[in-house]
Amino acid sequence: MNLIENAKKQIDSLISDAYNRAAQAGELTQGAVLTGTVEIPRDTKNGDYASNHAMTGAKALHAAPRKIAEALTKYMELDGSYFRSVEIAGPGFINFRLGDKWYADVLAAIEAEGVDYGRTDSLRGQKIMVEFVSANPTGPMHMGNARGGVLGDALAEVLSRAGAEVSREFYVNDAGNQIEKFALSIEARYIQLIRGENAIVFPEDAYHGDDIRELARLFREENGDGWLDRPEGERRPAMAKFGLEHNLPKMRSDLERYKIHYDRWFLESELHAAGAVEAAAEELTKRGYTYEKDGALWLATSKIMGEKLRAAGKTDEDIEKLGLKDDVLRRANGFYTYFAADIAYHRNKLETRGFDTAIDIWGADHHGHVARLKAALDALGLDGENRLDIVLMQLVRLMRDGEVVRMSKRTGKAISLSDLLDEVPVDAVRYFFNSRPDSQMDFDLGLAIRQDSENPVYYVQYAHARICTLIANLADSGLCAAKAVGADAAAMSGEYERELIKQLAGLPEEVRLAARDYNPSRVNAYVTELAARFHRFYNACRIKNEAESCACGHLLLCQCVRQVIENCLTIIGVTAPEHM
RNA sequence: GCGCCAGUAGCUCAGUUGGAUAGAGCAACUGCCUUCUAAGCAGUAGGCCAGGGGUUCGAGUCCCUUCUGGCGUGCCA
Repeated sequence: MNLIENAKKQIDSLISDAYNRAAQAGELTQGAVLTGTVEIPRDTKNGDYASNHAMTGAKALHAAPRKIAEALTKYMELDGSYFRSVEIAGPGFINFRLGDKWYADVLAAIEAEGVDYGRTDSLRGQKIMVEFVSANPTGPMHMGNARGGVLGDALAEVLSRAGAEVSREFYVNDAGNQIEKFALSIEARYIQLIRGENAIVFPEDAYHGDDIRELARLFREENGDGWLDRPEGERRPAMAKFGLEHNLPKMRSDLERYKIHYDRWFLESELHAAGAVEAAAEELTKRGYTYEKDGALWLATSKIMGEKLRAAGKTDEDIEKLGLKDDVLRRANGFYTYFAADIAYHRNKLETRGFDTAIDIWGADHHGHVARLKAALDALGLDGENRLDIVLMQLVRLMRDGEVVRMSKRTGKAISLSDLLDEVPVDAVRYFFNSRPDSQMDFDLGLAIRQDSENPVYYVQYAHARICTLIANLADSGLCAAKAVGADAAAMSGEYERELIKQLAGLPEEVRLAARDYNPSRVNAYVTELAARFHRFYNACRIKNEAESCACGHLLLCQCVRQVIENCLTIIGVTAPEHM
């Protein structure tokens, strides 16, 4: 149950009822439609909820905001509502104060819903796929993948708790150019292993990482030197296959360690094998969006995007300035591009498998492809504009001793996901990477590895562990929440208690907004604030020394806080420890 | 050149999609454990929200513009 939403809706109807009565009495112009928003003021001095209806309605009613507010409050009937008082403030805000019933209802809802508290149905009926990480299987995953993993996983969780049917997917690029390069790299290292470093020149554009040397070593260990004499056409596919068979399970286990589980690992090669890439290109051709030039098959991206922009009111001159370019779907050598495969893949998501929405988490360096992929899907009649959502993730800029560390598979110098997890606890990493919406982050290695008691994750976990101990201690004294009569009004009327309960009431709303904005970091901010309010309450209030009825009421409150912290940490994928 | 993203405290960043006196963490300083976990709490200090114009009851938030930074603009992925 979303008590914040309920309270806001109630204010809407309190105001509209009051308006009708005031208009009837001739104190306000009749027949106007009062619109406005209800918000929670930053400062509780301005009430628990504030409405700006009197200000936004000033024009329609031809009256001063404060006059409107006076008429509305005069005719407002609070009996039976969640509110105990209403007042006018500032330029015409109408401020409401919550009564006891609302606070009691919040705790009752948490008790009743337990681990499900926080779920809403704002996305009910939506079938959504979140595709994330999808790192190239040609090398170890890096810090960017670490962030994308948390972002995608937490986003999927939040969407699911907002009522959507969610599927998590990893797209494996096990075909195409980079696999050729992968094979070439292993092959070169293999030859060097047997014939010496100087036997061949290692190709400049191949993968230089040590992991490639290791794969070559393993290949030789298992298969001997015999492949040296086999033709390239046999040798390279064998190298690629071998490399993938080593890398993919490693990626899977790294991600498992990171507590990320996929519903499906989708292989790009399957698309090619099934002819889906070719079919997508043919469909685009059939629809008149392709042409051949220089032996290659091109998608008329500029034409598709130009039409869209023109429909959106842009002038030909504006469009000209954009310098739109077309894209190659099938190269002159007959191979399909990554772009073509990506179109086929997203067609598979939206058409074949019927997802309402496909969400991709991409590194911001790929942003140039967003409009093109959407345009291609539009051309296929799949409404890519609205059904494909690309969440661009700013790359993590890795620093070491104040110096920028370039993350690149080619140089092999970057810290990998498994290195990171070896040094920093999973809880800390997951919390850290979900702590900001999407900003360019500087991530200092020294700081990261030092993630100890200064990390905010421990602040939240500590609150949880504190409550667990508290409940156990009080149980020894014969106190338990079950003895609380509803929520004892006296126990809940203090400033600390009310601030705490108001925060507790916010989880369903946070989940809804996190899902709406694709911003799961809201949950971090929310739970950190909840922990802060709990610590404050804990410091101010010694439950052990209180009268039994009050102590039991407070205990009930603590149990609710514990439950909500647990629910939040579950969303983020962090453990909720009972002891620290 | 064009496009996308950003510029808020010494540092890393929030800012509820236009609301009341701009916040948090870190770093600095001052207090609080004979009583349920001090991995905590209370307090002090720190700001021309990059600059300029506009929109309105009201702008960190929306529009225009200038400056600065990151990224992109491949028959790579």
